[in-house]
Amino acid sequence: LVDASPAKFTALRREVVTVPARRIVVRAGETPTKLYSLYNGWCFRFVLLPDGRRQILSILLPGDLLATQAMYVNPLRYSVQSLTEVTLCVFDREDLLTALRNDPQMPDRMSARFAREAAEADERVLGLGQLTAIERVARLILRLTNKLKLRGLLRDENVEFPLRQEHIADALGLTAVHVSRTLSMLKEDGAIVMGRNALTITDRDRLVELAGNYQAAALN
Amino acid sequence: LVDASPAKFTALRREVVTVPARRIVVRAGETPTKLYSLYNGWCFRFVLLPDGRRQILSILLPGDLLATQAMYVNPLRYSVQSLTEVTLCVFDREDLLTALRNDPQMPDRMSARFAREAAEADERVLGLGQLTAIERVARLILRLTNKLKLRGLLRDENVEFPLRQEHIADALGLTAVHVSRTLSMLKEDGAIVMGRNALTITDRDRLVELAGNYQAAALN
DNA sequence: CGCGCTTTTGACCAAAATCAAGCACTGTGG
DNA sequence: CCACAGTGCTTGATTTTGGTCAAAAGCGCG
Repeated sequence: LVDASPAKFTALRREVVTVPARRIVVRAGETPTKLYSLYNGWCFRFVLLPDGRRQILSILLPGDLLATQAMYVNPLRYSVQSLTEVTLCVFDREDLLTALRNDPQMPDRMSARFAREAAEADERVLGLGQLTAIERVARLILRLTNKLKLRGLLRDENVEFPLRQEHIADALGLTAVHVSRTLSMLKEDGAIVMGRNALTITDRDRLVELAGNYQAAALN
Repeated sequence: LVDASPAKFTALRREVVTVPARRIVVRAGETPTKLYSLYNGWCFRFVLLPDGRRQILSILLPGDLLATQAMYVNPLRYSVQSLTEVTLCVFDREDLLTALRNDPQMPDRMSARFAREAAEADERVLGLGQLTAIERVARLILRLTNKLKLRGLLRDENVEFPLRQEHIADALGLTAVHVSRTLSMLKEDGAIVMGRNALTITDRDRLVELAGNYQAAALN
């Protein structure tokens, strides 16, 4: 949204805020009057089951809207938490809805954004329903790096990577232990190298192969 | 869409067609110029992996649009197949887009529809990522019957149910064999009774309990 | 140095997949 | 009216993938 029409949105922007890592930015059950776009840093969107199980619905990267759903579905059905320190652009929900009604270009843009999000959700359903652990992990890495590349946030094959293995596990429907084993395989295969908060893809072709040769279409 | 503003859409409707069971209605990779809404019968939306694995992304019931994505994402990334004989209302993609631009109420409506679909996709991700086989099957049954009830297509607890166990399996990321065993448990528990093309919920509370007491919010 | 947090590793377990056989229903043709 | 073909369902034996539990090892940081 921000990148789609910077000028218009800058005009609507109310403020820019900074939030530390590991904070809940938006909480499920609320009916927020503010909307946020992620300007800098990483977040994730998740739901909790009553028994404590957590499903991460998506990883949010700079340029993403934090809670698109808040525009139309209330109360909000998921929470959003920061992974790193993040900077957010704050918008007023009513301002955005008004702009949506008055600007003839907005409906298409908004619908296109929703359609893209739905397509991404379909991708995730496919992954969780049909893919093995290695395929899921390999694809997650490919998806994230592809997206960063498209947004010009990736110089070489080396990324800042703030996800803990527990996040990967909760995003992919696996356990942290099994993610550890799976990542070890990717490392032994020479496909990736991981540092504390960094990831390097050393053999992209191999990674694509391990992802089942199913490259998610770019969509962006 | 159809039910949301019948009059407007009836005006846009180009024709009504009937398609037999087990036909592919829309094929992934195409860029359809027609859009369909499901007037009668059941369909499902799915993707195939190169190696033959199939993920059913959603089950479509009367009132659903067949391929919302076709409005904005091209080429289409999933296929749609009929489960029963279906009757479809046919719309011209350009007509709809024009209506969307000219009718001030349409953008909100369309965005709301997308948002709802995205929320449903999130539900599916949650289910595939965190739930056990019994929970998934129980929830699928609850979701479908709830939706039918909301649309006034369900008299008692007895539904026409055209899904084969293989469909359930491919929708839930299980195998048909395991779905068979899981359904047997539900039957032995006295929660449901299944006939050839019919399903009866005999103990809804028990079913909700088996679904992990996590009732998907209605969303409709 | 030592305290948290995260990752790794190992031994063991469980849920679901796989393989394979047999059964039941339905619809068709003799 | 019955044989039988096709499709889908059930069941059992076995294997696999990933989960669980628990301990130990790394690592960043005060």
